[in-house]
Amino acid sequence: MRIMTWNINSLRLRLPLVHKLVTNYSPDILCFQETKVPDPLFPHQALQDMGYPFIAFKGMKSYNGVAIASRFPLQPNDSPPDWCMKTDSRHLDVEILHPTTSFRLHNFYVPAGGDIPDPESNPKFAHKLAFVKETTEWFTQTPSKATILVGDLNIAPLPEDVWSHKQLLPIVSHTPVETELLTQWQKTIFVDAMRLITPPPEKLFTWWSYRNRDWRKSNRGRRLDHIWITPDLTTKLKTIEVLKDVRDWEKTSDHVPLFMDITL
DNA sequence: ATGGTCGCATAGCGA
Repeated sequence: MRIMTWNINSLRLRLPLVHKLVTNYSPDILCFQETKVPDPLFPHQALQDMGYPFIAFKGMKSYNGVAIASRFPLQPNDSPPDWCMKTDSRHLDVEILHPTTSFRLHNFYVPAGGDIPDPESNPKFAHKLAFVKETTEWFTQTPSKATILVGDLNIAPLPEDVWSHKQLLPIVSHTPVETELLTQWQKTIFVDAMRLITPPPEKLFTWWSYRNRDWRKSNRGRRLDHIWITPDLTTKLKTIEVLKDVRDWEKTSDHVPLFMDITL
């Protein structure tokens, strides 16, 4: 079972890149963030034609948006939480119905939080902190077995998850209040699957800003995208790959896709 | 210290 996650920064614009990913890597399940497409305009047929008949999506005009495209049937949570009461298309919660081993899959797009790391003066940062507190509370009350969480969590928790721990400490995505909250969320029922495969001190990035002349040369990356699994799945975890080369594809996202292989 | 680049509601916002 290969599960891929990608902050695609417009699904419709990058459908050709999805096709290339499918051809090259053949994921069983694709999880997208920042689809930026309202539900009536969702490219359902294109994903079906690529071999994904089972699709869950939640979008809005211009911003946010999440989707899951699967080769296996899926069953969405029929009463998903409305995080921060904003109804802003940041989360999908589905059961993947696999012939031998079903599991629960969460796809998250956490608020980026704006530029100023102060909840008093920056409502976007306040929203980000409130969002992560709510998800933490919610996961303390959910079953702790056979669950996978992926997505753009917009926080790089470890010193080795950013190009310069010291320089990014006051930067939104790596401030102590954020990294502490993300750790608390993770500890509810999950372990960090990426760091089981690639432990520190090896650096691991999934995002490089559009604003660098040469992203590879400057390498000012951050690990904003994550794959978490419940402990019962760790023995089934085979590999995780961060598809760094996709950052060089034509008209690509500033995030790269990553996938996990698990034996079910 | 500043500005740098994307995508979508094609203007200014959010990232």
